[in-house]
Amino acid sequence: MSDRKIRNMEEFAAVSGISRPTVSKYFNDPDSVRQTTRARIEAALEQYDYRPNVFAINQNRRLTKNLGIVVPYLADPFFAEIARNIENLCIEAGFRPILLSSHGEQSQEIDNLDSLRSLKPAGVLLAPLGRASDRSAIERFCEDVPTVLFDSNIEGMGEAFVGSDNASFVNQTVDYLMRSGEPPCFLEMRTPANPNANKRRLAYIEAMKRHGQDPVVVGMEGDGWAFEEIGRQGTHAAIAAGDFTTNTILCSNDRLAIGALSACYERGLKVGRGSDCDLRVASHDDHPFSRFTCPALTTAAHDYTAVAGRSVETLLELIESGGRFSSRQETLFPAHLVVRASA
Amino acid sequence: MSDRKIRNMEEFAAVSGISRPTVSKYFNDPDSVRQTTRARIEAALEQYDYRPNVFAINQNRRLTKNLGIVVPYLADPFFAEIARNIENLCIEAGFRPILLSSHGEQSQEIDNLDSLRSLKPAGVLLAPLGRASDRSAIERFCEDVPTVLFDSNIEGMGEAFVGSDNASFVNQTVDYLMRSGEPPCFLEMRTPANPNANKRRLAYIEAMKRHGQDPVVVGMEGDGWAFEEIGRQGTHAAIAAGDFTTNTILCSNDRLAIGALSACYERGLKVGRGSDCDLRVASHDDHPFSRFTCPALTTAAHDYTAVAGRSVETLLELIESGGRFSSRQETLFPAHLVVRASA
DNA sequence: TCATAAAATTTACGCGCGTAAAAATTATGT
DNA sequence: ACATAATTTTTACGCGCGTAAATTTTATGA
Repeated sequence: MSDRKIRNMEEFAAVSGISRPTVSKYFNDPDSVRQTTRARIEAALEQYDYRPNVFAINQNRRLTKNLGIVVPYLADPFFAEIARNIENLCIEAGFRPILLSSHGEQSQEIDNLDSLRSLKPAGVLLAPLGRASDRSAIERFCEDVPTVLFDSNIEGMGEAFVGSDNASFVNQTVDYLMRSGEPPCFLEMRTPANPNANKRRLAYIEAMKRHGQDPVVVGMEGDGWAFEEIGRQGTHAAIAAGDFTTNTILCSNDRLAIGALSACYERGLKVGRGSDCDLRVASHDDHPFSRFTCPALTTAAHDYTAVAGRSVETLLELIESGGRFSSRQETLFPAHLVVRASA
Repeated sequence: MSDRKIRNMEEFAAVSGISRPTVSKYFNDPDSVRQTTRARIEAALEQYDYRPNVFAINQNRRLTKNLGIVVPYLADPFFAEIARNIENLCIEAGFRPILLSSHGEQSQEIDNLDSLRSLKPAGVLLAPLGRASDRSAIERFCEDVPTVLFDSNIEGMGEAFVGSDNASFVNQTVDYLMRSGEPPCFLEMRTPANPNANKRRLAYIEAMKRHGQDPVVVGMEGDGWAFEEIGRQGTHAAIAAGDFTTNTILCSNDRLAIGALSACYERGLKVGRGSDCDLRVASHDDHPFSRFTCPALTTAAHDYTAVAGRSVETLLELIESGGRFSSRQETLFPAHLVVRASA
């Protein structure tokens, strides 16, 4: 490693003995130059530590190697985990991921899209806020930037959607709960942030009918992303009001379930499937912490790896295809049931 | 809003009736131009939607308005929450935060610093991995970029450190546990990822001596960032081995405690401070979920807002001061005890 | 009102790299 | 060895903006 400092591509081209345009070509795509040339450049790279100036590179390129990743709430471990997987896949594919969280706020989501736009990303993976999203802002963004939605679908927006098959999630938990005990009541937020919640409610109602049961949907007050607290208070209220007509609660998602378990504990109710238990609680998502609740949560698990993998694959295909698909693609992954102690 | 498209600052200067250099000055600092000029520019901004090209802006500036934020593991809600606070403060201060997670890997931490360097950030807030960090890589980075460490201190690196006073954390929990029941045993990872863990152990030993008690430190096997699982398995092992000499466990951090609670539940042990309880469990950090464990976790809480606020303030001061402080600043925040049901 | 300071304009150059076009070189197959 | 294709080199321009220097315009205050 020489200690001579390389100021720019001109100097680096000089010390590597290759012309600057060819070096430029190399950095753009190492495979686009002859093997011997590539070897000489890489030999020089070993000796001199030079990296092209990011800003100069991107100034003249219509599209960069940036990939935007926008999640609605990064402090939710579910999204943190998905984002972690996606980031790694982007890097492997030779792109630079830029992770942005909307922190549950419409204004932040719009800001994120704005600042992404000015970064001229090759593509964007967007998990929208859902109900709180500014549909027209997202629509305009998707027109300008090749975008794949994930987690939360907004009909017709983006060139593709990758997410989970909510019906599969709910069918698996409902079927399991039906065959192992009393029919489940469904616990959810009255005004859910996320379209998945609506689909889950409908799937629950459908599944119950299929089992010849009357669906019981219990709605909880509350807004925002503090789901655990909403679940806790809502469960207290629902139990006090006698809303649960059976001993089995199926929560819309694990974070609500964590709150529900907390409320049950506070009321001295024992949760589990033993004969000494007062209640069964099950849920959906397989949140990173649901294995550690007390009792551990029975839940329908996302295939995190598959969702992350397929999202990135789809985006890369979209970029390859010049930013447009002939028709909007939807990929839904089924759940797999994870039976633990809570139900 | 006119629909004429503004291609560059030249065109925008023309339609706003101001010369380009002055417009440039405005975007650099709106207060640096005369009020009347500013008003005319902003009037034009209302009419035409123009934003300076990010890449062109930063190409010629020695320093950008980018602020780097590096955390060791973003899927840990503790860091997600801190990062969320810091991001918002950076935006308020007129900077563009760039959030990067090292995902627990040394290679990723180095990559993050590398890619930050090429983004010419005005400053960086770095929460290092700790034990897994490449000290010399960080040292070199800090020489080039104004850096404030937070959360996890590495002696002598960066111009400042903002974190928590581990002694205060441990003293508060130990004092509380001592006056409310049996002396605590200390539960930790045998090879902790983070220097805070070592300080907490030492503070525990010190505090126990002050109380005239023999410290009991229980180390758990395990590596990586899956703290809950390490805590669960380690607690099982420790209980089986009879390592706990009293009925009170003080965990090094909340994530380990969540695992410990899970293990206790699995063994049918009741945790809490009632006379019918087998064990008391307390901890440190006030992790976002510790309010929802069963039982809710007694813990020493970080002042998230203060740590985030002071970190950003310190970095802004550092930038104002031209990137160097005359001497390294250390700010430590004390904990406040949060008594819940677990101890 | 006039001297002075402060701000804006004009002019001009440079940043580091992408990229196009034409010429020169190198590889490939027969 | 030669025609052809594939690469590389040479040359040159442009991207959008920062910024410096000299000049002109505008504000300020006694």
